[in-house]
Amino acid sequence: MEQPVDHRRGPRRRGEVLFNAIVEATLAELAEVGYAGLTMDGVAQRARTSKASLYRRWPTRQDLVAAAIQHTARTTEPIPDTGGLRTDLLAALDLVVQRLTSPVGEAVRGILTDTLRDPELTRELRESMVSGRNRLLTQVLRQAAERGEIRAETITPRVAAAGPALVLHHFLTQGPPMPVELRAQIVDEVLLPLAGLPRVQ
Amino acid sequence: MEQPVDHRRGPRRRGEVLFNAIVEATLAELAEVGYAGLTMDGVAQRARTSKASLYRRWPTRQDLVAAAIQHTARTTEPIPDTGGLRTDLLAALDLVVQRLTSPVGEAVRGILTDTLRDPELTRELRESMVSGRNRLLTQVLRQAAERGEIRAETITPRVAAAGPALVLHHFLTQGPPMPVELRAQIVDEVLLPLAGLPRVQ
Amino acid sequence: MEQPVDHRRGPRRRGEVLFNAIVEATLAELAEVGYAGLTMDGVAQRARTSKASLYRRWPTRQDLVAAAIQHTARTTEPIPDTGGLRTDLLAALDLVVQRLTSPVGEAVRGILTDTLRDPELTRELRESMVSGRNRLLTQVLRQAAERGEIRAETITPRVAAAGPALVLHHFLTQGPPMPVELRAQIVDEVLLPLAGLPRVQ
Amino acid sequence: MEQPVDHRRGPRRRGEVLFNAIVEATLAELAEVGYAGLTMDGVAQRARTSKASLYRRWPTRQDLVAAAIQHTARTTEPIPDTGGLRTDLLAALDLVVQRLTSPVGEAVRGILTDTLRDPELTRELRESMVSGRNRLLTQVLRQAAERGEIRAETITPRVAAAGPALVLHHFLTQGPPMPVELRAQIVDEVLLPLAGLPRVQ
DNA sequence: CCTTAATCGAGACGGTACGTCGTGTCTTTAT
DNA sequence: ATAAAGACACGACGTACCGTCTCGATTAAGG
Repeated sequence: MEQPVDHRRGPRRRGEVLFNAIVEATLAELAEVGYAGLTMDGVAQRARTSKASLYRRWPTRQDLVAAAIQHTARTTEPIPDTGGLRTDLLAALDLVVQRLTSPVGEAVRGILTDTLRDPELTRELRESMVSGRNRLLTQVLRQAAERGEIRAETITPRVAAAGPALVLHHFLTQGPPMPVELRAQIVDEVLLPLAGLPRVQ
Repeated sequence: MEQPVDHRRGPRRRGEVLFNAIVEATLAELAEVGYAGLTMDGVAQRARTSKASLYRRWPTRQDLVAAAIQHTARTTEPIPDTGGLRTDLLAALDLVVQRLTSPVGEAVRGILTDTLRDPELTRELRESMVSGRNRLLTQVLRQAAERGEIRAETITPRVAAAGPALVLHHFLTQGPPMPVELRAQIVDEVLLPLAGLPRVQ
Repeated sequence: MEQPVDHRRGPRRRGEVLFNAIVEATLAELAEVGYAGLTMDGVAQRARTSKASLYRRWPTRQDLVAAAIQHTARTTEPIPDTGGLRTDLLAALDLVVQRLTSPVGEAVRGILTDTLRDPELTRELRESMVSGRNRLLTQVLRQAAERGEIRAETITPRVAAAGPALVLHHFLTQGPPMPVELRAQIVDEVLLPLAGLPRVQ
Repeated sequence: MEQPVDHRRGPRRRGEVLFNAIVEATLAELAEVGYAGLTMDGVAQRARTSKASLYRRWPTRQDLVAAAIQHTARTTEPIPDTGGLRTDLLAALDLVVQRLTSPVGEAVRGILTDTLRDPELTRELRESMVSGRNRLLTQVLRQAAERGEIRAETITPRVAAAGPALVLHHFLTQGPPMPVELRAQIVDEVLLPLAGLPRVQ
């Protein structure tokens, strides 16, 4: 793809530059071979660095992938505000779907199981994965409450988590792609009723 | 655990006997080292058989684990029937939690990511994992409809899937153990409202 | 050099065949990159086998090289018998020089230092390196005694070792090649006088 | 051993002071882990300096060890002069043995093989290793010639080299320690006869 | 005395080899 | 024919060391 540059002599990448190069190589590997096929060797080779530089930053493969996930999580998506709760929810779920369909999604799905034995890492990842989605959904519901569409008491963490949880559940059990009508079903049969609105058929 | 019997000479197992021995060894390994730590070598050694005998039956590690999962799925749990929907739902979710906490749960969680790239295996596993739970929840809801507690129209596949999906979601993002009050929250804040019943505070 | 044959499937070498292939690859590597440049990876690659197959037989690099040395030591050279002690000694030293100049010599010189910390291996190697040469020299001297050239009492282990020791000493301190006149000097100035014969100028 | 002094800030060594610190650290490492276990990292760490400071002075590990050897070679031992050739020779060989038993000996034995591919370094080392010993033996023999014990014609470079060569040969093939009776055998069976004296039994 | 250049210390970097482990295939021997 | 055992070829693991580099700190020397 690129000409082989020997970074041993000459401009040697360090610090943040190298960090970013590795993270991007990780995402590229995830897209190409998936989470299960990801190897430290492969990432190092693609990033034109050494395994030592990887292990100096991340003790395990999971930590590396977690860093890649968090790296992409920085770019905060704008909260959907279409003027109606239903379309807002559809747009919000679409953001979740898009994220799960990207290389990051591959990583998210892959790491969910590997890390369960490491509570520390689990908690760390939850922050960048779950809470972001929860904030998204909660905000959408609050906008609807301010508009008078729903009552504020219906907004609970459990309700906010339901939408993304169902989307993730579909991805884990059925895999991509996610049919569009399914997204509508989740909104109409679950989320809107939970918000206290009459069901749409 | 058992006395070491050299199956090279003497009573050599084959057919179903050997099949079961391997499956049970797989479950034992899952309980001991988890899905990530499971190896074909380890299973073969624990089952006192050879890797060839494993690969003759299951081409991949995932197939082996899938077989172990399906093996335990045979024992059909009785549908909870306590006389009320709320307690039925709590009991049903408890069954799901129990399953996820067992060695099988370790396998289920582990295999979810590995298999996404193999649609064939994904579909196969879905049958033994998801549909079982869906049938459980759907049955509980039907009992309530027959009792007149809820209206039959509220029962949709999406609603039936919501409970187990939220439980699984918690396991994947928070890990065990599952607090009991969380189960109650799922029932009271999500499932009962979805069934058309007023929320319990 | 040769077409890459994937030995994973197809005729897979085992036992003695594989053993010999590895030993010969080791000698080839010694000839090409020397003892210091010898790597297990390199040998495995040249022999088209795996590192595991190497380590299964020889726990250390030294053991592998030792095996290569001993493998070539099997071919017993005939004892020189030219009819005169002086020419016999010259021929005997020539054999020593030839051995030290060959790939085996590279190995012998290289392993001498690495193994000193392992008394077990040291003793083992001594047998195939030193004793062979001692036997050679002792035999040559005995032939001379039988011919009446020298007295039998002059033959001691110390005297028999002197010749090869001086040759090795030159190799270690000066390196190859070994000038022919030097061999003559060793014979005329050291070995013959030690055997009780008048010095030749 | 010593209190950890951070030389980054505070009294920073350079020039000869640093040179000596590194050489001494090299000798200490040789004594502790041997030549094979010697690493540039280890020496730098022990000397509390950086690898760059090492490589600025010595391009290779061999050069570093060679410098350490030569550093200790400065202290010229007095030539033995006991009044008799035999005791002088025993004392001279004892000096050789002592040198080979010290950390320097470990270095000498180790470097003999590594450097054979670098003729330049080989020649350089020969000066500090071999010629010193040769001068020692030659001087002892000359003293005996002046005393009338032996004839001057028997003194040749080859004869002078024989003693140390046999001692080194034993160290390389048998390893330490060197039995005292062996030293006597070398003197009585080899060196004295070579000097033209009757053999001692 | 102050600047300036050289040197030092620490350690990151790209790379290679280490010795181990697991994979999936195969050969061998025994039932 | 199939079972048990394990050798085999391969590749990834995580570590150690190599020799090079960057960086800031600290000296010594000259103006």
